[in-house]
Amino acid sequence: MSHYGQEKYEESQLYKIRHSAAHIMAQAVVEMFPEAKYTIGPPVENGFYYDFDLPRNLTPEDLEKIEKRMRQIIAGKHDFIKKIMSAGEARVIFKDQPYKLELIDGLEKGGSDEYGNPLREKPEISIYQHDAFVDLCRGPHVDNTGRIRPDAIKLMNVAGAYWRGDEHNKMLQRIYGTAWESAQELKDHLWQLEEAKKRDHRKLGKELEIFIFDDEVGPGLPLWLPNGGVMIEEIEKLAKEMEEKAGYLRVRTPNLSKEDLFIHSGHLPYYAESMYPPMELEGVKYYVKPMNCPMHHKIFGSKPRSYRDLPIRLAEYGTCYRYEKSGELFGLMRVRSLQMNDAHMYCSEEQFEEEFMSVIELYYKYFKLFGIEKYVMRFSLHAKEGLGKKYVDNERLWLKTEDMVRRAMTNGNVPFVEAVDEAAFYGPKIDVQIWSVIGKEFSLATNQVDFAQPARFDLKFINKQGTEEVPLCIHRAPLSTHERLVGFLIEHYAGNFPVWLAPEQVRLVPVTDPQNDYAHQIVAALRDHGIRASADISAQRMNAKIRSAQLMKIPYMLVVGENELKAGSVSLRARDGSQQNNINLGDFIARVNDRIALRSSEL
RNA sequence: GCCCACGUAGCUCAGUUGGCAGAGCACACCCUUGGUAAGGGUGAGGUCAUGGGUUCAAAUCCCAUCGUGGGCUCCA
Repeated sequence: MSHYGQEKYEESQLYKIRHSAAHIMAQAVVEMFPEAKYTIGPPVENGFYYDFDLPRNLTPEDLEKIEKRMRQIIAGKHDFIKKIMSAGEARVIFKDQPYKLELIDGLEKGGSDEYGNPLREKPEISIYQHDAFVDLCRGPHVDNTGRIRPDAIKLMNVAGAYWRGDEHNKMLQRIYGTAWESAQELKDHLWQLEEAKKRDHRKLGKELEIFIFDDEVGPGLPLWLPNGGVMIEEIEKLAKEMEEKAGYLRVRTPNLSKEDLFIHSGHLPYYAESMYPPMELEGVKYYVKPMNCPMHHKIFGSKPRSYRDLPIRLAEYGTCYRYEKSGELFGLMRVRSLQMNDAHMYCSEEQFEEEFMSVIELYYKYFKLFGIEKYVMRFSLHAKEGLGKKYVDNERLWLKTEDMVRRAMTNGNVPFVEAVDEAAFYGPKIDVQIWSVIGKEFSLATNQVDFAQPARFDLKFINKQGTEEVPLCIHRAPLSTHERLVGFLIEHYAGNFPVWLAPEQVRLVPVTDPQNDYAHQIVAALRDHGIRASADISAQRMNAKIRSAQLMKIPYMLVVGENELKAGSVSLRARDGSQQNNINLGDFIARVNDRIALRSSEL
């Protein structure tokens, strides 16, 4: 949800409109399929959905009919009427609705609300009726269906969804809809979706020749084209600069190891399903590594460490492989081969807060560099029920490290939200959600406390008192993976990368063929100054050359014709369309190098 | 992994009730030497994702597999 501060979404008119639209949609669906079993239908960001168990699959034509019927129901101006009742009364009303009966059981026991979310207090059971449709519902709703603008709703798509979000349960059909207070808002929303599509990293990634996927190579295994290769080099350069300044040490580790390592680390039992299966040679099993940490732990443990050496920060752009389930793959955002901006920081408890905050500071530097203005730090905690299952079974250390993180964040004035039952198996973590300039949410950076693995690997250092102590470990990846970061940057910048990141920085455009040699000389001069440039000597007219450079979103075009050749100058056309004719090449080089050195977003 | 949709030239797509596989862009060659977002012509380019099936005949209908997408689940 992007509703922070101001009015709470749950109390807004928009929420009521969407919630009510969900009921109206359910009425239309139930009318169409009298044998339909309906389940739940809450408002969500930008709209609402409702899940149904239907006798057949819905088609796009069905959606049109349902939408049409919804408009009729809206026009009927039916009042929403609330009735509070006992579980027994509710059971009579919903006697043919097994999902509702299950929800009533939950409400009666007091364990969960009508959406299955855990509740502290036992809720009252209520129904809402409008027209001939009755739903088990807590509300709130608009007072009558006429409050919804018929031209401000739209059904979007049908998707599968498990009953109660549990993959062991039945797959239901979910209809997503969007609803707004006015037709203009709906229009704006649809426009924004169109804009987002134009920026989609899968589309732009292909057009700008950044990466491809190939069926024969395999799903989730991107091939980085030369342009993508440049971007990755630049990102690594950036990360290494930042990390060197911050005292990180670079290490390199192999892409596979014996099974023993991952048994030792504790990863195998938790993640065997999402690791590539082992290969066996001479009776020994080897796994391709899904993460770098165990290898880094080995490096830390390779010699005795003193408190004077701490903190030790081991960094590596390690390539990892994870067998993400087929349906989870998504462009560059979710892949099976990934290269992480990884590092493990080993420190004493006293050093923890400072180390932890240094990672947050790093985030802020990157946010500033990339112009990220909206972000939320999600502080993921363990859940007591998961101890010994999802989480390492040591409640004392969970509470202790969670408290350390909370204190560090609070002392550092870092705003955060807490998310229970979302921690890593070895400790609490901070995940950073960021929003691109067009308001699309991405989960990129992460830093995680690890109190479990150092002990498992028997890592220690000699403290001031001369006794052995187990260090804490912080896993951190401020730039996420190359895959995810590049995907984000493509959408964030819509392919209009800042000069330092642009795969090709300057395109020479000779006006006619006699200037081809001159263009090549300038390319050579630019390359001498570390600027990525090429000359377009194709048999096209100048206008077409400019067009193709614009389409590739190259920051600078240098037009050279007879005039420039005679004067020994260049004419600049920037990506934004601005022009400066007959400028000195040296001045241009100085300008470009300045932008690059500062990683400026200016042209 | 699950539900649904989709897969035609390098790219973007058309292809009627089953009847000889199409366009634009890109590419090659030729003409054009043009001053800030597409000059003109010619040509080459296809196992219609893959494998089966139905049919006189399949891009088209059916089944399976692979891949992609919208979601669900999951993300060390």
